[in-house]
Amino acid sequence: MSQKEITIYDIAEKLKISAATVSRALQNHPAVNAKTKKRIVDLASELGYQSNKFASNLRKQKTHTIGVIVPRLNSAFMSTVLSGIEKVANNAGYNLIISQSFETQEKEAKNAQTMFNNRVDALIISLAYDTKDYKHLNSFIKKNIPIIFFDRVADEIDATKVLIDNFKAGYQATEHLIHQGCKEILHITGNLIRNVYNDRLNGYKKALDDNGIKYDQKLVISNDLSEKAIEDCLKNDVLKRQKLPDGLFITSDPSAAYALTILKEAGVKVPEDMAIIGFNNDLISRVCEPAISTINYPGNQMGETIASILINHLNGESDINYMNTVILKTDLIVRNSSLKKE
Amino acid sequence: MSQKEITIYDIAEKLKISAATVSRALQNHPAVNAKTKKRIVDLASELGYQSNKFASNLRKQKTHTIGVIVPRLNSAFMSTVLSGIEKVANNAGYNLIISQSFETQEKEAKNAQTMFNNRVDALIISLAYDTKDYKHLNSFIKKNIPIIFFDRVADEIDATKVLIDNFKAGYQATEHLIHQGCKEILHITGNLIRNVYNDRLNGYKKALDDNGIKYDQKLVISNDLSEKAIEDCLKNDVLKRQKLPDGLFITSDPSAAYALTILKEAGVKVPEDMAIIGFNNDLISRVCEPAISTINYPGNQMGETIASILINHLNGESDINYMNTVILKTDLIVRNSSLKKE
DNA sequence: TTGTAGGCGTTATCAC
DNA sequence: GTGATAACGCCTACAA
Repeated sequence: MSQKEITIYDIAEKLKISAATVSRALQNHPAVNAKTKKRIVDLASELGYQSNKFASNLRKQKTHTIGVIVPRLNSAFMSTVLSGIEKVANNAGYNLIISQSFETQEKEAKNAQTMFNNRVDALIISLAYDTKDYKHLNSFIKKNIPIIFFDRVADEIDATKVLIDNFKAGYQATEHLIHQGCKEILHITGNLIRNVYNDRLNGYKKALDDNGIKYDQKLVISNDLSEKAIEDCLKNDVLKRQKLPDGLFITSDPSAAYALTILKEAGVKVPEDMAIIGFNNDLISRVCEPAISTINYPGNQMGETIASILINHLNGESDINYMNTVILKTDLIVRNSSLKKE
Repeated sequence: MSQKEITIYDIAEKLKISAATVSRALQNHPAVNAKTKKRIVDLASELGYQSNKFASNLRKQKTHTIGVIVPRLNSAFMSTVLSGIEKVANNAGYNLIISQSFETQEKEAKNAQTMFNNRVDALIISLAYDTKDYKHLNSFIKKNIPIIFFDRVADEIDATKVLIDNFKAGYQATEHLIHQGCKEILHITGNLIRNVYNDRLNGYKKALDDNGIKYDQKLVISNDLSEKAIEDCLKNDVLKRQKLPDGLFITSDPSAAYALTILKEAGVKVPEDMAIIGFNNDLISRVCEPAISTINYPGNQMGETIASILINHLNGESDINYMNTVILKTDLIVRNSSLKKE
């Protein structure tokens, strides 16, 4: 099958020196004669020598690998975050092992286990919809392997978290609709176990309250935000109601865009009949007609922030334990889907 | 810092047996007494034993890790493919190391090097825009490590490729516009070094030719398909031309959607003044107004196919060398952006 | 069924 | 500045 590997011993032998010296030369260890070093490096590249990370990791007890567990890979937001993480991590010489929980705790736990067995130097995680306890992270905590949560975080665990102020964002979005004259604002959101959705809901409630609008439970719909779920709740519920809500705050842009097409199909005028605001500021929200108002959520920057913090910590340049929570800035972006007034 | 690891030796010692037996028990080796095995497994989980993959990999010369290099993580298409790959690979017990080339050969080569040093069992790659030679893949080829190309493939290398029939798709898209009455079809596409764009262009040319339309080089624009590039070529070139093209075939849906908004802003009526067809069938093409016609390109299925082929090969259940090219099916999806006739 | 022993490729610690 | 040597944790002939 595969050819035999070239090792430092092969190089040592050909050069009649010891493997130790070869190893040192290849790592730029200062205590090695410049000439011997050159001979070693030259021969190594001539032979196509490739250091074996496993042996090295085994010996050094460090892997230069970071594990990442996300609910799903295929969302615009997630891939932007990952892109940011990868960029910074890669530049710092770290590898990324990425896996998906598919929104279940079971898979999340299994993946965490694998990451652990692979001795990742750190774990970056955004929780699945249905993760309720955190046993699967215990091995990391015990061994003092840093964990960073992002977006969907666990308040119960004392680890660094990178996220946005979901309460404030929810408040802003709702307040904006109210300022535009909405009195009955439908809120379609994800699983309320997760901080992101729960905090946004609380922001929504507070905004209503501050503006003298009574909270109505019927106006809050929680589902998995899939196209199917959106279609289902609109067609089989909302659109059949006697009185249509005059505003919609829906916590993801793809969902908002999809809802918009369904509403338009059903003859609902946006924003006149119903004003809409989404979440994330994906490209999709800009190209709809009308363009959808949203909350700008800087995924790329979030990814880069996560990776920077982590790598500074791993390199011993800062201690992650002093940085418990990083809140990134969000902005309200107003477009035509919510503009009832001038 | 970190606690000391629990190894098979710790377990062996406590149980007064040999590490070899522990090792065997933990791998479900048949030749081990059921009772001893139970004692071992129980103690292992009690102690929170975690096998050290490095030692194991080093010993077994197999990593159960697959390297993936993609141009960029943050596109709907790419994340769908990755999601498919991850799903299948993970279920088969393989890890994924993922990195981005950011469309440069330099970074691609560097990442390939890292993957190699990490002794990935296989490499999955979609080429960067500007990759012109394949030296950086030589070490894989020499060592007989399987490489699978997808989407943006290298014809020059004898490796398995998973892709669509870009020529046919380009032909179909163009033909459709012609059937709708377009006579001057603008084609905005990516770097023509890459098969995906070059093949689509050839399909475009052939469709023109078959329908008696003369190929006009001014109607083909090749850039990096970024928002900036799209905006630039439309505003500073196309929209300033004396005669506007009456059709647009643009090889990605996000670009198509973005182009649509720019054209609408400029007062161009779609499809009346200009019919548009995109590529990929991302959600974004459905939510625009008018909805954008496109070529359905099954990313998820592509990812799953890639991973299945690879894993069957790695498990020795089939030989990848007999499967040189896999072509996935695409479909023309007609929506309002290109419907000039009923 | 279990134990012994050697080695996977690298690096760190001593000596010299 | 260089070399010997002993780990790192696991796996697998081979022997018992």
